[in-house]
Amino acid sequence: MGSWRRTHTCGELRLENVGETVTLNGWVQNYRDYGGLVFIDLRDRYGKTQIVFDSAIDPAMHELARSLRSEFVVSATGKVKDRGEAKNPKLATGDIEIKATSLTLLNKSEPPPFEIGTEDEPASEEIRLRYRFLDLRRPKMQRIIMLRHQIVTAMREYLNSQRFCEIETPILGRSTPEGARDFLVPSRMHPGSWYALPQSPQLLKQILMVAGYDRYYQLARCFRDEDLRSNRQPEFTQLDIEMAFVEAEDVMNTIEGLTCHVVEKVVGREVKRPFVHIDYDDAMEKYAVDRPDLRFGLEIVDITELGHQTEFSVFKNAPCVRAINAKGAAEKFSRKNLDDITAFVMEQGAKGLAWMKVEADKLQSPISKFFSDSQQTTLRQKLNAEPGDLLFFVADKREATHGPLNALRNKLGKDLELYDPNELHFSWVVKFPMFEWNEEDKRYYAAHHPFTSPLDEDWDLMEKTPDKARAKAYDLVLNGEECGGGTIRLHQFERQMKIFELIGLDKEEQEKRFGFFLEALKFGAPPHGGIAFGIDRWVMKLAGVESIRETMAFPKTQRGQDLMMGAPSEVDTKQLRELGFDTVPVKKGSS
RNA sequence: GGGGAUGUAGCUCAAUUGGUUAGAGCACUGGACUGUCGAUCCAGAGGUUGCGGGUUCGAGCCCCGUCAUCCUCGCCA
Repeated sequence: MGSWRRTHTCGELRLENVGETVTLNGWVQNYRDYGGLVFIDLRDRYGKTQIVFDSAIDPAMHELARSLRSEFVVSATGKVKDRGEAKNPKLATGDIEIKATSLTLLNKSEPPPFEIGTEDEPASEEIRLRYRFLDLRRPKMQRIIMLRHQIVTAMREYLNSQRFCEIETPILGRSTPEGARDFLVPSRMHPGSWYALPQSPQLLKQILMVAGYDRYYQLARCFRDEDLRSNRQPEFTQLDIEMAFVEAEDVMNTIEGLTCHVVEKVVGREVKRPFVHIDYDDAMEKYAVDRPDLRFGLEIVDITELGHQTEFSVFKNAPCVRAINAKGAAEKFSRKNLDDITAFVMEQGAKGLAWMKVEADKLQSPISKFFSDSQQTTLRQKLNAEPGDLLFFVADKREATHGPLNALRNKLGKDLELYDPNELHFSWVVKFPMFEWNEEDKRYYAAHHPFTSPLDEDWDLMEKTPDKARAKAYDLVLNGEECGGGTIRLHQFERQMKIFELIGLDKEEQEKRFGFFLEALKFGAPPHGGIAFGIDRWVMKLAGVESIRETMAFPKTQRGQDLMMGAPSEVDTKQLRELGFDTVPVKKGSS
């Protein structure tokens, strides 16, 4: 007795507890001072409970209660009471209240810069990030952070049940250029040498396969020193998975099982299996993107040939003309809407946007006069156009049409409400190209990474037309966003060397960068492959938030700063000297 | 590196074509009140309009620069 320590949380007391003497701890969410009577809403992670302080019971306690303010930390003891007529249906604990007999002030609080209890965003993101300890105290943020916890818990549950084992790999590793920019850490003991933070544990997990840990996973922190976006942070978390003695379908099956388990466990919804498979080439052709949102149709149709026959010089001269038929949308777009959407598509890099409203007897458009009657008929057939439809056209080099068309298609899908925003549509995009030609460097680059195996039947293409070769690669796509990607790896030394050659990595470079890895391949590397998921993006989707920063406890701003702790920061000269630095890099603009 | 949006009280926002003493809600301080639950009522305090420069009789508003936050292109094998 006399302890301030809680007997219950602020979310659990119900009518059946009436009569019990309990102690609650928590933060003061709100106070209503009635003079002789004070009401407090006490909040913790689990909920809110109303506590009443009556001057008739203990004047000293009541006086103390009157001094409580937002976010004071208190312990209150009293009897659970039925609220009778005064129930609050908005509160899970609203049928009861605590009639306090004692109150302990555990800590005071300065008035918070924003309200903790509201569901709406209470302040600008800048203020929220600076006072992240308060922001994270908000029920809304606590729900997301807990959801994240449940997601990783469910992932571990499933993988553990499938004989996977969790193995940690180092944060301090070595730089292997190519790919994203590395974060570097200077070595004190080896002045002039640097560790690199991992962009992913790729090579180490492959080495774990060589070592015989045939089913590995890790919630791996990854680092990439590139510019930030609403879905990109310089450090993020991947669920990293690798399996030995498998082909692509084994990995995909496992991941489908994992995905279903997580979604069912966390949001209580069933996901249809098997997931749709779509070839990379088809995805690019029909949706102009390698991660199409398949919740809706709006397939893209290539009308280059027809375009060349018309008198419309833009179409006539463009290497590629592609169209989208927005079914039944003609009436929904005014001239002003069409101007807006044109501007939108041009922001995405299009040179322009042509449109036609389909009517029974004609195609209403500034450009239909350039189409002969028979061309118009062909166009209607190709696009399956019916009266009331709205056709959009983008003309450019084929690669240049992808971005604008994808953006247009996604915008139309959203604006025309062609899908249920709550649907979770998972699909696999497979058969990615092995290589991409880089015109600047006059060489091929690995499209995924250089440890990827080509399709068995495509080895023959490797010498003459490597750009036609396809990879044993698979991306997991959820509602138009890539949420995981993986490949079957090259496990034979000779074949790995072959691929390195093709991307122009000479023996010396191979040895220098990947010597340790090539060495491992010589000692009985089993066939293996794996996948990695962006955990943060999963949380975004399952929590329904638009920013990756909402899914992390302590995210960085777009300029890579932590506004709470003030990172990055300058350091003592002494620290720098120990690391072998004589001078400090000069701040931009201060020379 | 490029393009765009925003920056006014602790917080969220307002302030006519450039015009006199920059307002409101919430929060805060003091007071009243024994059944509220976004309590209510009375009174009060609170501002380097991000920062620096310029134009002007006069700048929160116009111009130049700069900083910060966000969105986006490049970038992210």
